[in-house]
Amino acid sequence: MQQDSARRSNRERTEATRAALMAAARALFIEKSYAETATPEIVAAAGVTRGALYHHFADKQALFSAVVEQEAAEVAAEIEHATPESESARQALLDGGEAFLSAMATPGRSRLLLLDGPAMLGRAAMDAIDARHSARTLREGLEAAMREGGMKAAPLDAMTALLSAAFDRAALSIESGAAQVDFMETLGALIDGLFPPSKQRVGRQSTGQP
Amino acid sequence: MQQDSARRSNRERTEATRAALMAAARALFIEKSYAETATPEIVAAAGVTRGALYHHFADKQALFSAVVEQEAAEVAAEIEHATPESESARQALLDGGEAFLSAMATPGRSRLLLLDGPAMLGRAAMDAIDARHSARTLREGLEAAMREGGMKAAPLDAMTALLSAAFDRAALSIESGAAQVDFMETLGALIDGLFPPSKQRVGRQSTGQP
DNA sequence: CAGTTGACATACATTCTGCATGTTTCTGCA
DNA sequence: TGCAGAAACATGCAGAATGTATGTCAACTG
Repeated sequence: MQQDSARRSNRERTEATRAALMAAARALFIEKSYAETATPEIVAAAGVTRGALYHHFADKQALFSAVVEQEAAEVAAEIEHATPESESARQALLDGGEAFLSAMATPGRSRLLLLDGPAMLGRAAMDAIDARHSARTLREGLEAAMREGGMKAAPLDAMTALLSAAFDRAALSIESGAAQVDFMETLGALIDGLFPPSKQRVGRQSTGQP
Repeated sequence: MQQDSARRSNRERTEATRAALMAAARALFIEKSYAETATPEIVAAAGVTRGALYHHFADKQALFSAVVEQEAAEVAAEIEHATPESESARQALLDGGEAFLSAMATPGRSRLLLLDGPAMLGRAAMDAIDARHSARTLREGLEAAMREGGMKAAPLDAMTALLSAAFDRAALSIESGAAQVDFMETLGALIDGLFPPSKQRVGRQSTGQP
């Protein structure tokens, strides 16, 4: 049933083993938690031995970090894929937010990215990951909204962090059973408030949310 | 040096031992993290044995939970102590928020309540703790603001969760070195946006933020 | 003042992590 | 083509940690 043990390049073997480990680890981290998942379980599910794990990853946390990074990249890809171009800045923020919530609806993803990730890797490391992925699109959207969408001026980093936190919490609450419409409505109210009514109908182009 | 081994009621002994364990655990959880703190360290710092720990707490996580609960209560107490009565609803929210950030500035507190807590106990458990403590004052302030302060109507639970998350993230960022004024300004902009300008100057009494 | 309960202390069994040390499979080069 | 050397594992081991079971002694109760 498996003719792959022979004749396989080192690069293929590495890739396959790393992928198997990350997939098995992700499933277990999501089902239980990082702390409650033991490396013997992971390697058993992946069909390798602990030797392979420690050959490819410095330690258990490095494996976790790789899983988290990959997950963040997938979320960002889903958001970019789902967000159309050239809306009003305000609408782009709302659509991007909704895409974020949809992406985070994948089971366990919120635990990985919003609970265990920050705790095990630290907020600083998670901020760095976010800055490379999903929070980057939010920041760019806010920058465009402030520059040409009529949005109130505010410290960009702080505004990005606060809205990102709000969306994160929304994702967690929704996974816990809260109604997504309530949160989208409330997020909408929060974002609308950032656009002074005198200029409310200005934005009609250039979203900047790629 | 210690005449206390004799002639002490069981209740006194329990109280003292529990307090010593929680104080030692809190210091270590804050200095390192929950995961990296071992029970032998805790009991050594507390001057007891692991037997005492497992007599008073079901397991290591129960001890952690007790520490977190106590910390949340202290934060709530600081907020209630610092928030004056009878401001405008909007001002009460801002003042309460600032008191929250001050309370969270105690070193390590944010790790305990915002990183390790949610990861180890789950968001649901943390929400329950918050609902008994600091998030409760926020919720009451929002309710009053919506009812009589001219604030936009919105689902109360969702709004509480989102603003709570924003304040939480602000506390984390500030502890990481970000400027508190940037975050207060941005939180102010966020909250101001929830008060439609036509009714902006209505609120003059009844804060409801005890 | 005896019996029982509560507050520990100690010892133990299990499990986990990370590393050190083999063994096998590719890879580059003579 | 064949052979060092490196890479990709597999296996075994050492240290430590968690939770529990068991034992002891002081405190409470009737």
